[in-house]
Amino acid sequence: MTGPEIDFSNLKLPEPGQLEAYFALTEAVSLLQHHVEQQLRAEGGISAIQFQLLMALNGPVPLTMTQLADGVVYSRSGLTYQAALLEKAGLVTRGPSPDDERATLVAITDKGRETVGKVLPGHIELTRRLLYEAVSADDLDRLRDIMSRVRDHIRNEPPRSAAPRRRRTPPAGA
Amino acid sequence: MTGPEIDFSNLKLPEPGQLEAYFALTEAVSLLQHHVEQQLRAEGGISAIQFQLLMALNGPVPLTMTQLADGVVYSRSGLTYQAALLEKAGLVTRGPSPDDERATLVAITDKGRETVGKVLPGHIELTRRLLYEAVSADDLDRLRDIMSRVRDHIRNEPPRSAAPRRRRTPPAGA
DNA sequence: TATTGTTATACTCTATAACTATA
DNA sequence: TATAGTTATAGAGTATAACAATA
Repeated sequence: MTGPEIDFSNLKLPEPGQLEAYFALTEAVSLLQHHVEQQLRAEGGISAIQFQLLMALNGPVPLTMTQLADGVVYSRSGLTYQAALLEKAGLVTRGPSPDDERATLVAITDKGRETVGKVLPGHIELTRRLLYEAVSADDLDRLRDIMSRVRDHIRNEPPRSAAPRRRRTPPAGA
Repeated sequence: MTGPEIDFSNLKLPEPGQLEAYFALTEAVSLLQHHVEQQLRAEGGISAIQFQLLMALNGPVPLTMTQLADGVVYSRSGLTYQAALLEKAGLVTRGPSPDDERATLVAITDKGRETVGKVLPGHIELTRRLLYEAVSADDLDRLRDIMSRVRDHIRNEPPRSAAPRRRRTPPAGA
């Protein structure tokens, strides 16, 4: 579907199969996320990101904001925003850390665990129906290997210019 | 990392490998999309969605709004919003269709094609660096097959209750 | 009556920069 | 000086419902 009007002769184009893989990948995940959003919103009144945060907090120990941000693509202010929402909803509490006076400790509440418990079965059911059902066990193994490698590869990618910072801070310059 | 506090004994949990596949998949794509957003914004001043729309319009024939919406997860008002932005930026034009007086024909402009031409090489380079570089040709074939199947599977999923509508209309009922 | 598309409106999310406070 | 986190603010995106016009 690329128009004939542009000259790409200098560009080493990817194989059609490569492009297809890329498009299928992004569209499938986009569709999946869309369904997941709706399920979480309908059954627990939370967004996918809030669900991720609650899952991260669902262990026995509270986390600092920085620990919580790990693996989440946000700006720090974005995390503060979400944490404030979760706190207002009574799903987490925030308090000072005894170890480091700068840090904020975020802890999940009983109501937060309740919400996770309320939402998780449907979430698992949904992913089973949308994802697992469509692929064989063998494919799923392969998919896990491939995408884990891609994930790690991208994580190690330097931010285009400067030295890689500790976490995922906004790239600023672009 | 699941807390011991919740009783999931009634829930048939997915294998750990399945969960890993799901998490790796969503996180890798999320990281990929984040990089893509920045590249498109930096080099062409457009969002990923606007890029998708321009690519869809990059062929020889204009498309109606409905045709353009195909494969895009939006509400119709969301597409109207994006089309208005693209028009204001001079990248597309909108006009009435001679065939169907209700329809709006959207056509890409020279400036729009220019923008695609300006942005596409970097886009391809980026996906090569982030995605193709991390996987073998064989893996990429497999990935394409798997994700195409998943995409089609999800597309055919009925919206949870009512009969499947023509396109992706907001689910209303939840 | 169904379909195409727009508008109005409200809400959610994200990002930037400036700021406070502690290490 | 660097790190942890918040706040203010502005902008982008999304969804809903009501609407007008054509099929």
